[in-house]
Amino acid sequence: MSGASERAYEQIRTLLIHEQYAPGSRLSESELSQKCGVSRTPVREALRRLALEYFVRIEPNRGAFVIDWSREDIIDMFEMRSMMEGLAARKAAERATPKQILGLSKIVIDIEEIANKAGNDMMSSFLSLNREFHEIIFAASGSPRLKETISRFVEQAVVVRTAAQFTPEDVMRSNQHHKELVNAIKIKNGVLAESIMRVHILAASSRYYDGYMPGGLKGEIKTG
Amino acid sequence: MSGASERAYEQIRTLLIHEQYAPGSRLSESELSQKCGVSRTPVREALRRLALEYFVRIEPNRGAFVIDWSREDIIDMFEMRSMMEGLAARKAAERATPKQILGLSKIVIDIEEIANKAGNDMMSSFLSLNREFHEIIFAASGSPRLKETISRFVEQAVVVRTAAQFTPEDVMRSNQHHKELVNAIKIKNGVLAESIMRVHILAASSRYYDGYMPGGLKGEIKTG
DNA sequence: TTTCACAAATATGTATACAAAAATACATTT
DNA sequence: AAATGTATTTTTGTATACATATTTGTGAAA
Repeated sequence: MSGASERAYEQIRTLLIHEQYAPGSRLSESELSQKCGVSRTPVREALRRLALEYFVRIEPNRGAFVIDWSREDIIDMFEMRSMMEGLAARKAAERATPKQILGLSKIVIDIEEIANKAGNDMMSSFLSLNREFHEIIFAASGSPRLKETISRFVEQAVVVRTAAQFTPEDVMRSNQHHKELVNAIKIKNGVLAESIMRVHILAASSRYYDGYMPGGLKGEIKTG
Repeated sequence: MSGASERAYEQIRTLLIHEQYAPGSRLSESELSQKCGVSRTPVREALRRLALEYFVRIEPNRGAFVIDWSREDIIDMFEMRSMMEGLAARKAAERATPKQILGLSKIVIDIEEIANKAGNDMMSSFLSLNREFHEIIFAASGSPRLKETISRFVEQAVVVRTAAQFTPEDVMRSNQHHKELVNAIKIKNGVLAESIMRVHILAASSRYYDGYMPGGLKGEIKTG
């Protein structure tokens, strides 16, 4: 896959995830095309795609701007994600194969092991395993369309950064959810699996508000 | 909004909703650009957008094809929609203003009236009012992002055609759900509102399978 | 007749040129 | 000095030209 459009998309997306541009700042097509080494055409294509994935916002005749997420936007995003992944978990509980359940169990054990030796790359290992865990759930749900749709939420800039904020305790709590989830799937209790997944996602989101939001819990928090 | 790209998008989308092209058939860029009276560039832009909205499927270096929905795809779509609109209903129950509740009540009465005199344009009136009803729920949920995301499901070709299949009895049953929903919102019972909305959407979906699917219930139905 | 190879034709992907709109700079007026 | 109108510049939107990949058609060989 060496298409200019695909490369431009990947590059710009990486820049946005790594916060190379301030929220609200303008993204010039010609500047990006220079930076990506392609013409404006594939850059425009990439920007439109990123707009539909909530990375940028496009104003007619004015161009693309880096999306700035309000607190409400972030909460909505996680709530939606919890509903969708909850659905995936329910379906997974109804359909998962023994092999898939074994795979999930193995990841739980792997995370348990790396969680103790809090090394330097413990976090990247966790992120990788965590991703793999959720991927298996999606696959087990047996709905390609569902998996595709959820991906658009999961791959969000705000979401991607969340897990990186986890403390060792967060990792352990997260893996506890994983363990409960595997059990629910094992006994084919769909409703239980759905509930656990919802808790799992929403707990991660609350961690996000505490640890990441500009200003954290220092101010501007509306109670209501 | 007289942009060539926007016009191309609207035109192609209309063609797809009205089934002017067979599922799986190829959509030639040059042919569409001729039909829309614009160059290939805005047509390409429109096709990419329609791809992210599940109207077409784009294969690299091969172009755009009309999406063909499998039975499973359609079920997934409605399930996802029921989750998202359920979430919107729950939030609406927590936040709806008296004015919004009044608006919902009024629509229920309006639908009740038109449902009896089963005239020629009864259906189009119902579709319009039904849409308005759901729009108020989205607005009452207070989440622009949620509304925007749900729209991408609701505006689907398969979904758009569903309500048009309703019999007078379906309209009555649908409005009964509406009535229960308004009550749940009135008493601020979010969980109840969510449950009713889920039933509401899924009932509509089952109507779809019966009445619309190519072949209907005549064959190929897997019991699983 | 079928199958494979290869060339012509056609379609998509990308770059560039041009048109139109918006942003900026500057002069004029109050 | 502030505000407003205008000209210039810059940026986005669209059309066209070119490059590349795919499809199709033809013909020779099995």
